[in-house]
Amino acid sequence: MLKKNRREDILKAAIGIFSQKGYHDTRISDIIKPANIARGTFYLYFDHKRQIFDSILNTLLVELDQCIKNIEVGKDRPHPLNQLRGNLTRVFTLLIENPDLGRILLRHATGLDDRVAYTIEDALKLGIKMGLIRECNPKISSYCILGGIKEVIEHFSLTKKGTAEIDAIVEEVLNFGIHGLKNPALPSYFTQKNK
Amino acid sequence: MLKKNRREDILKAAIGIFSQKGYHDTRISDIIKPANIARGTFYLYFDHKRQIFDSILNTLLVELDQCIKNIEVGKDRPHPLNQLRGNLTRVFTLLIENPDLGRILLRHATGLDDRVAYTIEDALKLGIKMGLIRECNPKISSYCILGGIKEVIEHFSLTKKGTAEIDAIVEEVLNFGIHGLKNPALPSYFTQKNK
Amino acid sequence: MLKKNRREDILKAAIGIFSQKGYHDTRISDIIKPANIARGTFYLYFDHKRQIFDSILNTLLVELDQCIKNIEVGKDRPHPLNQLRGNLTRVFTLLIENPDLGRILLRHATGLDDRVAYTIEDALKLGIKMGLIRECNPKISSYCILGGIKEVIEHFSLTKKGTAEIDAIVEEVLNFGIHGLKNPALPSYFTQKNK
Amino acid sequence: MLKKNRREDILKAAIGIFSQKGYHDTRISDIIKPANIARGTFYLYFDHKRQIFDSILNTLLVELDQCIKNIEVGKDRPHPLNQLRGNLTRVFTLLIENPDLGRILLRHATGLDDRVAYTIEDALKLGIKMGLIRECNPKISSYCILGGIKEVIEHFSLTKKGTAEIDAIVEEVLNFGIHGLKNPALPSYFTQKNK
DNA sequence: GATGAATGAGTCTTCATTCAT
DNA sequence: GATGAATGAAGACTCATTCAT
Repeated sequence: MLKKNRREDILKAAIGIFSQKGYHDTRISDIIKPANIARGTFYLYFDHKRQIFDSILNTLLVELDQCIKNIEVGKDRPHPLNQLRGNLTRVFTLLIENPDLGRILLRHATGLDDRVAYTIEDALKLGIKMGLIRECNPKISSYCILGGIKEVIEHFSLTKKGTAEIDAIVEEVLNFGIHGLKNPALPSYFTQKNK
Repeated sequence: MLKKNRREDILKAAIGIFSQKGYHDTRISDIIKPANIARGTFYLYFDHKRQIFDSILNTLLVELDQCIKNIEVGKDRPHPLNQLRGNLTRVFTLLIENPDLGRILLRHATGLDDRVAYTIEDALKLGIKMGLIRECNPKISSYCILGGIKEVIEHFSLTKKGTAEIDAIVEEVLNFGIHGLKNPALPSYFTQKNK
Repeated sequence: MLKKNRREDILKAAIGIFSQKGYHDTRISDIIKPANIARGTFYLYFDHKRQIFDSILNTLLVELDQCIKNIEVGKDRPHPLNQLRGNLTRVFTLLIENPDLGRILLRHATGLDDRVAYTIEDALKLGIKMGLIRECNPKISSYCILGGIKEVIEHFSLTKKGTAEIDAIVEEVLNFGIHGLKNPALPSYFTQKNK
Repeated sequence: MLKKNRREDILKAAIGIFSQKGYHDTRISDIIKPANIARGTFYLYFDHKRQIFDSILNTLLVELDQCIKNIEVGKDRPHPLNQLRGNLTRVFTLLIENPDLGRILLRHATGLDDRVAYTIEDALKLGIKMGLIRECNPKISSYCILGGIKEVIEHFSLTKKGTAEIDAIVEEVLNFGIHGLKNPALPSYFTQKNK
């Protein structure tokens, strides 16, 4: 009907299939059938099978980018933890509410990992300098954080979640990253390495 | 010796290729060439392309299983933390020293995740009951742990590591999981949620 | 004026493309773009891709026909050689000055050859009967003549030529057909077949 | 049966089809059907549709080359005319006896023309210097010769010819090239240009 | 057991032609 | 008449798997 709609229809169909079957097992036929278009029409809007996939990925990355705001420190700014909480909530909401997108992003966005990890690492370094974060290896820690978040999304995006649930998940993840799992009532374990 | 070797040769070649190219982009030709066998010979040892891949995965899972020992609590047992440390070290060593295996495992072992996460979850529940671990959501936390470990392996298996390095990585990951990132000198942040 | 122009525009564009790319490598898109028309418009003026090509060929054949005048013998007629010279000059001029047309004609006008050769053959027979032409096999000779002319046009239509140049080429071709290449100072070679 | 045979079978089938339908209208199916092979088998022997075609063309050019021997002048050498006659006879025999090859060569060997014409031109220049050939424009004349030969082959390769017939054709072509068509009893026409 | 030539189902992509607006 | 989005038949090429030797 509307011109823009055709492209959107195809994209919508493609996202669904790609997220279920992955890139390789998705056939052009799998896309055009639910999109209700002819084979040739597909190639009117996309040059390659690869191109539509990359196009989807790109859109995702842009949306993801919009979820993440730089954490700024200042007296008129919310507490860094709350800024972080906001970022996490937005990302989780995007990916858990659009599980297809989430799966595609998590499984195929090679190269994205390192970029994100690097950003986290920088934040950690700043946190250490500011005394908010304990002395740690920021590189290794950044991969721990990123991995944890990815895994939680991967798992929890399988079933739809409401806002409250997402908030609870975010809170738990935050808590994990900040306090770890040790019972705070106990003394540090770490004198016992060689026993 | 001879018979067994053929199968091993093929497996070895396949592991290398699968880990580099992934399942889909690996051709039978890619496997038989470095394995120095004829095309038909491949099918004497494996029924399908899929089967050799699953076979590799299975071997990996067995090896992985052997790395992980149930954590037992008792006065004649090492501190649970040290048992955990041992498990982690063995897993990291296996996967970082065999990066090909590691990559295959991490990228393709769908379904493994949930199983492992479930094991972790159980351990967490026990830890909570024993007072070693703070009150937390054990399911979410287990995914945080698992994801963190996976991401660290994925990243650090790209370059060979020595024992000392592996130990350091393990220590950092442990520390992250146990203490989190908060500077212990600070009071808990978590009163400030709504600011 | 307008209506006719559309068709002419398309034809002009098509001639250029066909002569450069040949029939098979020419796409409808290649034609409609320089013709500044929509895809559907093309099919208002031509039924098929093949039809526009044939149409071009037909126009060419008509033009070619107009170049060639029957050679008439009579005391009030120019010498047959000059009539022939006139024909050749007109044909060469047409095709060398319109290299696109020339190329299309030479490469694709299957079936034209035999018709033209037949005309030449008839002329040769007449010439023999009149004593102007030596006893020869008129069929074979007609193909020699036709082929020579075609090859010369094919080659020399690659670069624009002026009237003087065309005249010179015509003269040389005529000379070749009439006198052959033998140095007239020599006796006939043809006693030496078996040496 | 024999290993070499498969490739030959495919080539033979391809030559037949290509010569009838030309490159573009020949489908892989057209080739594999008479060759009695499966679709995939074709690609075992040739990389592309284009490659088998080029391969055929190349073989042709080699065979053609073997037909043509440099004309050498010397008292212990046959008369140049007879050497020329030999070349022509061999070329005509090859192409007329293998009409499929002939058609492919004539229609598709772009670039061959100019090379051959150049060889002829050189021979003509030598002949002029030696006084065997009259003063003429050797470039234009070479195209006349080449074109004549091509056209005769094109036409006469449509029907099988015996040795005697080929000899007769060669003789007529030679005669045409050497003596032209003028009745030798007449004086030169070429004083009458402007009448 | 070993071989590797042969198979053919399956996939992407192209492009002449149509047709609703 | 004009448009250009839509169509789908058709073709080149791939590659896991088979099988005769």
